[in-house]
Amino acid sequence: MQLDDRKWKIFNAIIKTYLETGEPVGSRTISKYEDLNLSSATIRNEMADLEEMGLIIQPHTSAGRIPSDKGYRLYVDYLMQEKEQEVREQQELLIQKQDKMEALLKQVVKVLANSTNYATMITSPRYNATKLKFIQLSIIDEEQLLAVIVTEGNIVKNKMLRFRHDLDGELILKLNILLNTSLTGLAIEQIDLGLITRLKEQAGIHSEVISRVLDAVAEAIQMDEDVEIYTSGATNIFKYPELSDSERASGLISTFEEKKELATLIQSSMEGESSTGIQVYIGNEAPIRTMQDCSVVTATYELGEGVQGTIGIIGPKRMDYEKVVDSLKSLKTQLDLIFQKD
Amino acid sequence: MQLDDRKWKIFNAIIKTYLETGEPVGSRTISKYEDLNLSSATIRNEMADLEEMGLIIQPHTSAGRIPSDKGYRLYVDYLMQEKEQEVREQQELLIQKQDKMEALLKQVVKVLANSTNYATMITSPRYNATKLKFIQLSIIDEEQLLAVIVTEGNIVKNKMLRFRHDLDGELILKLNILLNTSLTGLAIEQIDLGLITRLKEQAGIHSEVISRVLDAVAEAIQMDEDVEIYTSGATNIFKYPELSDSERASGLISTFEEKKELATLIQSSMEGESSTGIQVYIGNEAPIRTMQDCSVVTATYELGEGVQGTIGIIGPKRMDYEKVVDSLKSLKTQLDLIFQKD
DNA sequence: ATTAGCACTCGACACGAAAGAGTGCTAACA
DNA sequence: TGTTAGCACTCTTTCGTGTCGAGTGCTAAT
Repeated sequence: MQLDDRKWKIFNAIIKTYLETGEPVGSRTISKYEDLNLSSATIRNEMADLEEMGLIIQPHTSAGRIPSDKGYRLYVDYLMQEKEQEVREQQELLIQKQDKMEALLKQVVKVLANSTNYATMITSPRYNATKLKFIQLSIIDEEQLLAVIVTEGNIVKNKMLRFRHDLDGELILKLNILLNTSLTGLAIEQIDLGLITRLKEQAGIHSEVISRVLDAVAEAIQMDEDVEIYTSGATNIFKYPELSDSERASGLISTFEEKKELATLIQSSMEGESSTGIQVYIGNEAPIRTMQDCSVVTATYELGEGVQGTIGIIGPKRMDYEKVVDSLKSLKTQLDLIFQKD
Repeated sequence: MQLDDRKWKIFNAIIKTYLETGEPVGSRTISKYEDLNLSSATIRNEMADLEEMGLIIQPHTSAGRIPSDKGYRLYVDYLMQEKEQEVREQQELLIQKQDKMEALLKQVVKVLANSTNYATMITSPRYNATKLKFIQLSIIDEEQLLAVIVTEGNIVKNKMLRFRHDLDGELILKLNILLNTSLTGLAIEQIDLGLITRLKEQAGIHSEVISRVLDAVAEAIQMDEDVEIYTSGATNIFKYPELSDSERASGLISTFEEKKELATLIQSSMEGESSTGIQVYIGNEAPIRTMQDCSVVTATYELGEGVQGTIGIIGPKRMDYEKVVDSLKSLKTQLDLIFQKD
């Protein structure tokens, strides 16, 4: 069966109405729509067709219809395609530029949660292929050495190293020079065993320090494997009755609190890159069990080279996709901007 | 009226039973207690007395009794006094030592939430009177200078400074020496205007760098004004029916998510220092509106000199105070230990 | 002082009736 | 042939009712 114009209109009306009310919509409600002048009976016939096509569902006999996951999918796909053509004006956002990326991200996610009334999340950028920019070893006291590691995105990591024997200032100075001349500009994959052996040779008896420092470097860069995830507005889910019964809510919120599972979501959102950089998961499309009653919209923002961080909005299936996609889109460009400037 | 021995026993039995079951306890239940051989009728009479004294409450006629806030308070006060005398053996806890304080705190709060089944929070230590231990300026590229600031607790802060003019390696070396010799060991209050002027004089034309660096120092130390608060186990509140209706739960969880309000709690817990370092807020005693149906137990842990951070457990009024106080106590000593060692 | 007993209250629960919303189907209509 | 009116049917929701059980307060007996 084909989706003719009238069916499409009815389908749209159903979705829109349901997005607003959150309750199954019946044939009479739709029949009151102005632009299609049909009786409820006709609508009923059409609805039966739509249900047969799998676009809408009847939660139980003699209830109205609600969109199925497939229905949402159709709607969203259409929406995205429409947006593609439009030029969107920037939505105003109060992101004051801040040195601390952490604070910035926290603020972003909060603003977003506030303005959309959904739960939101954002990840710090991943610096996978990042190169080393600078290393500095400093003696803190007799036994402790501080290694400061700066990567290409001007991200600074510290690592405190403790040694049993006293540290020699001269030596550290030499090591500093050695490390910086040989490592600067290299990505982590480029620091191979050959290079490490060479370094140790040059360091002589103090090769232990070298190996400890290299461990620290590896750790500092890999640390970004488990990306920081910031969330906000988790309690917004209480605003949607279909999610707020205590079992579901508890599961959702703890997913939010744990954050570990969210990482899988981000993973998959980075893999399946779409042209807009925005992706929508409806119900079971998301790889998280607790979210089967939700929809998730994600966007990836970029910093310098390559894919970087992810923003996500989690809400009920009946979320206002149009608004959410808009918000994410404009936020994405803003973030792209901010990070490029830096 | 006085709390004679029998009344006390009955009162205790009521509390204990209620803590377990979470449901109003009736006279018959208590009458089954072994060590006091009384009929339910007698208990009823005593309960009427206890109610008159404001220690217990009847949620509605012909329901059992539950402890009132005042009742909890009495019980807790007694408990604390008892604990005071006891020597507590350490509870085993898997805190592997970690450089990253942040990770440590996150882990602590998680372990605590898991083992107690309540919502938990912990603040990073405040370094109010912390002294400077080490400063390192490094040139990152033509225009950027990295200032690394280490304070007494081996807390490392980074600050990236951007300058318009090119930076001179020799100069930075000199400044490093100058800053370290003159600032090391000083607390923030000791860096007064006189000292700053002297520094600038010695730096000559490059006094701009000095002042920028000092700003960074001030910022790095003051940053701890708005203390980080880590929370965990917020969803544990769903385990207690009396808190888990969606309105209350929503309020509570959002308090947790926001964290701002929690700061007031910490504030007050730091002010009202008790001899054990552990404080209990019952219902309205806590300065947070959303927590009027909860109890909060806080402990402060110390690092070096003076009050430092706060751990808190938030649960229903019928929380297992005994266990909680024990947990907090042993955790507190462990944290004290860890931070002192460092 | 304690207890047994009794009437009373109140919440929890189950059941059924009624209301309301919405459907599917059929027959009539344009 | 597409549309509509009408009707019987289904299912949820809501409300009232009745019953049960837990628990109390009071009184009288021990």
